Amino acid sequence: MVREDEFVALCRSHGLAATHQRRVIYATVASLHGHPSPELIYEKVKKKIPSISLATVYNNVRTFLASGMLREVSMHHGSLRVEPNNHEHHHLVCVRCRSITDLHAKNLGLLRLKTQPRGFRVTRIAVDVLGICAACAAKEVSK
Amino acid sequence: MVREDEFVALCRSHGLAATHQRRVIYATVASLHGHPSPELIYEKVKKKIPSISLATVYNNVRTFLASGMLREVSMHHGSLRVEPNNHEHHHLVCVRCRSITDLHAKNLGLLRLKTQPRGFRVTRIAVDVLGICAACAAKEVSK
DNA sequence: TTACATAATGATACAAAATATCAGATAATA
DNA sequence: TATTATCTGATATTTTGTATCATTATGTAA
Repeated sequence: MVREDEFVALCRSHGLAATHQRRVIYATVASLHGHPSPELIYEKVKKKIPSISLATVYNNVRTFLASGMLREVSMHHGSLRVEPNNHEHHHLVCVRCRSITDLHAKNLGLLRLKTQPRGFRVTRIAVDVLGICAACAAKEVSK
Repeated sequence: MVREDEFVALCRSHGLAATHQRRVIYATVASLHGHPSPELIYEKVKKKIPSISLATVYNNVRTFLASGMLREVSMHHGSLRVEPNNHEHHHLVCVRCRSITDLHAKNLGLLRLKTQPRGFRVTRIAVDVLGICAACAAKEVSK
């Protein structure tokens, strides 16, 4: 379990109120050692706080993502996005507006696994270069 | 526009019936030169085939993904997945069951951009190693 | 080319995932 | 402690995606 005083300091440093719900949600994600969805987090947290609302879990997961206390496993574009299966390339993804731009594979240094993961047959390596796009950077300056 | 005979051959090689709807959907994705969602594809296709159903677009996008004629921009886990923002690591993602496993960063060769993308402030590089996990490979053999 | 079996389409209902709203409760701070 | 700002939880709504199934179109073989 996350220590009370540590959690208060963590929230403080991110400008967040240190509520009981937040502590339990955060501790639950930490304890799961996996890649839980908000629904799963909700199920687990409900055992500690039966009255908690799914909306609160969603709110706080979003808050934690925004503050960097949690991060997304892979960038989630809201809805499915597809592309022609043509040339090998990767993507620049803006963490603010979620816009996606192609990045030619040759712009990335040699990409290979040092050791093959046991029992996993690799078919492709997809790289997301995350950051802030020019448009979002411009908005930030103007604030 | 994708040529009729080419498209027929492409479908044939994937064991798919070459319907008019499929041709228009496929051509639309190719013409967009981006990373469209099924909703956007639907909007565009509807201009050519006003009677088309959203379900048909979804069906065929899924069919094209399964056959490899299209691919997903980034693996989509159905719902948002989060993790503690702790140590640097990447992910093994099974393209069949969508399970996610951590992959220590040191198992991946040096990862860097040869040229910084103009106007894009990079904050992190996330790598998804895509493939078939052991459980799914086992299922496949037993078929 | 026609006939037939198979597969795809489109309308619709449904389910899942996520967001918005807002009154009341709780936490931060002075 | 009192006051203000923020958060919570209930609920409604939106968005995204899937299931069902009668009708229609496609592929194949005679």
